[in-house]
Amino acid sequence: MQKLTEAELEILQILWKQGASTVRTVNEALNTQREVGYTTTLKMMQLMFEKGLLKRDESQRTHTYTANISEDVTQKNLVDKLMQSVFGGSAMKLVMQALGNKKTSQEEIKAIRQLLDQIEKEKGGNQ
Amino acid sequence: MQKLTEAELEILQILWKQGASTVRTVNEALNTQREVGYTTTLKMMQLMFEKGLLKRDESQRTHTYTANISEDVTQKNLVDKLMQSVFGGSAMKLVMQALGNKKTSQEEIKAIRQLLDQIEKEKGGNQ
DNA sequence: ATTTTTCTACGATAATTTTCGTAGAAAAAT
DNA sequence: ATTTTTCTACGAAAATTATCGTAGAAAAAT
Repeated sequence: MQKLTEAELEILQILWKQGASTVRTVNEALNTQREVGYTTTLKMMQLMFEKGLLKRDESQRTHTYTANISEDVTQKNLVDKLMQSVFGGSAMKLVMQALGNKKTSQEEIKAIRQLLDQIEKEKGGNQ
Repeated sequence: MQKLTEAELEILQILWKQGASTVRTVNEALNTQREVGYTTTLKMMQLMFEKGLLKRDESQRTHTYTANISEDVTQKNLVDKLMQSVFGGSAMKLVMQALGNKKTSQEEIKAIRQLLDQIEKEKGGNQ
């Protein structure tokens, strides 16, 4: 998997959330976070299209873009990368940091417990 | 907290592991991963010193550097940043991705369970 | 005593990423 | 029918990161 820049990730995020979007709407979404010129967003999305990160529908004059990589897979890659580079590959250390000082709700904790159950059940807790 | 570049993180990692080090040893450690010229590493470390990321002992001709930010805090910041930017602030989603397809050992799972117990006990599972 | 190696400092270049201005066509508004 | 707005394409500039060459001093080796 190619490595994503920060700006690319921002745009992907918007597309994952909004689904198929024009440059205009993506740019507007971006501008709720920070100020970006329209052609900047346009150029970014064109580059991302060329890189294969986005799909593009050119049937209309106003093109429509969609993410061409899945949110799930990307999330997983980013987590894995962080786990590797910062936590020496240990999922536990990462999880403990994530939960450590964080406001995690009762329900979230419950969900994580269930996930742990499931992992143990399915895999018998391999190494 | 200032944002770290990839190269900066690599160097910090080495310093956290090795403790106080010279440019030479850091460069050697780097070169086990990829090829980097000595003066490249030197320059990087000088810049990091100026940014306040590293401490420097100049009492000897061969300077000695140490990380000036803690591993823990940095890890936490990186996790939080990923959690914010990629998981909409949800620790659970991040954790689930981290554990999801990962080979997590019996012991690690146990440790995480204990952590969950502790969180619930201490905070009463706040939100 | 000389030569060779090792070190820092400095400046500059290279590579990557982000930003935007301009041009020209199409569509919309007047 | 003109003017104004809205698009894309393109190229280039700006900003950020990473890389390295060279010089000169200090230390080590010969």
